[in-house]
Amino acid sequence: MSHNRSECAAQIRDQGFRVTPQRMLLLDAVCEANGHTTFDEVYERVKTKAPGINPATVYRTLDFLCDLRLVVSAEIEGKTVYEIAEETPHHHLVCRRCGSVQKLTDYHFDDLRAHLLAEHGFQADLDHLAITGLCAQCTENESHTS
Amino acid sequence: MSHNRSECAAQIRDQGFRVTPQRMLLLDAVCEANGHTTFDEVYERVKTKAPGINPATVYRTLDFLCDLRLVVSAEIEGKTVYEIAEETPHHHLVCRRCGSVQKLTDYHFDDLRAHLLAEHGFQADLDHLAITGLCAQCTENESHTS
DNA sequence: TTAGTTATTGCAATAATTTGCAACAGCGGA
DNA sequence: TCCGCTGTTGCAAATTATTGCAATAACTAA
Repeated sequence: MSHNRSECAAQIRDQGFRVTPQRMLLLDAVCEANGHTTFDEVYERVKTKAPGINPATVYRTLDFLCDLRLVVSAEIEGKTVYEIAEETPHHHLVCRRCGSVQKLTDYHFDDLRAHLLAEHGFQADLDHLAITGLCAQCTENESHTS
Repeated sequence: MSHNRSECAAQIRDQGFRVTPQRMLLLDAVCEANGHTTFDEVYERVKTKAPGINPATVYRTLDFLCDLRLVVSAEIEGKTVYEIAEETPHHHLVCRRCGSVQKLTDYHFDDLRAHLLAEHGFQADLDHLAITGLCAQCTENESHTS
């Protein structure tokens, strides 16, 4: 949930891009959300510090930060959510009935990653998946009603 | 890659929804694409048979068919792609460098599904994931240039 | 087969996102 | 420290996606 400003700045610069106030502000804004956040939330938050910022810049900068993998995104219920990239990757279980989101830091994805590499030569990113399904609660309720 | 029109119609009706020409046409259009297809492609294709169809209807109907799981969707390179749902689920390996998409019908996801159910009580859908990463070819090239 | 009920469609208005371009501003070199 | 090159931003226009609502038509029951 946290980021090191100068570390991020270095990463941006090292890849030949420029460190701008907008980019730093957006990193902060995504970080402060402390978890999944949407475009609207980020835009609102960043406007409190830089009222003149243009939404187009926010769109472009979020994309940019995702490309550099300083921020990760996922599609949840048709909405794009953003989050600061952490060292320890994690995934999310999204219930398609109640919409609850459960964080998952399991090691089981390592097996999958290893398999994809061994049998397909594919270096899977596998660092921020959103898996939909039915949560325990809703599975429970389902079995009562049918 | 194929669908049974009356089977689909039955599924729609059984769930209390109505079978309309638009819905059938869209199923056909997605099906004829024979693999991943985008909104634009679907819209163009369906217009040849029903020139008057409204794009809003296409948006809404694609959503509807996804909700019923007659069609599956995934986000690939920021674009939503659609595909007819098949009996045997499959996944895709999307290379973030060259954009190649590789179909994957492996059994390895069964392990993951079983684990999520056993340890988290979560019934994962896991039927049409798009996993990004570096394909074998691009990994190869990468190691030369660096 | 027909009539009633209500889900679905088409349309138009609105909202969200992307794009082109000129002005601006990082950052490397002098 | 200052200058110049070129990546970025802000703005406005264009494009794409969503929504509300009245008209339409699928399905149920008589």
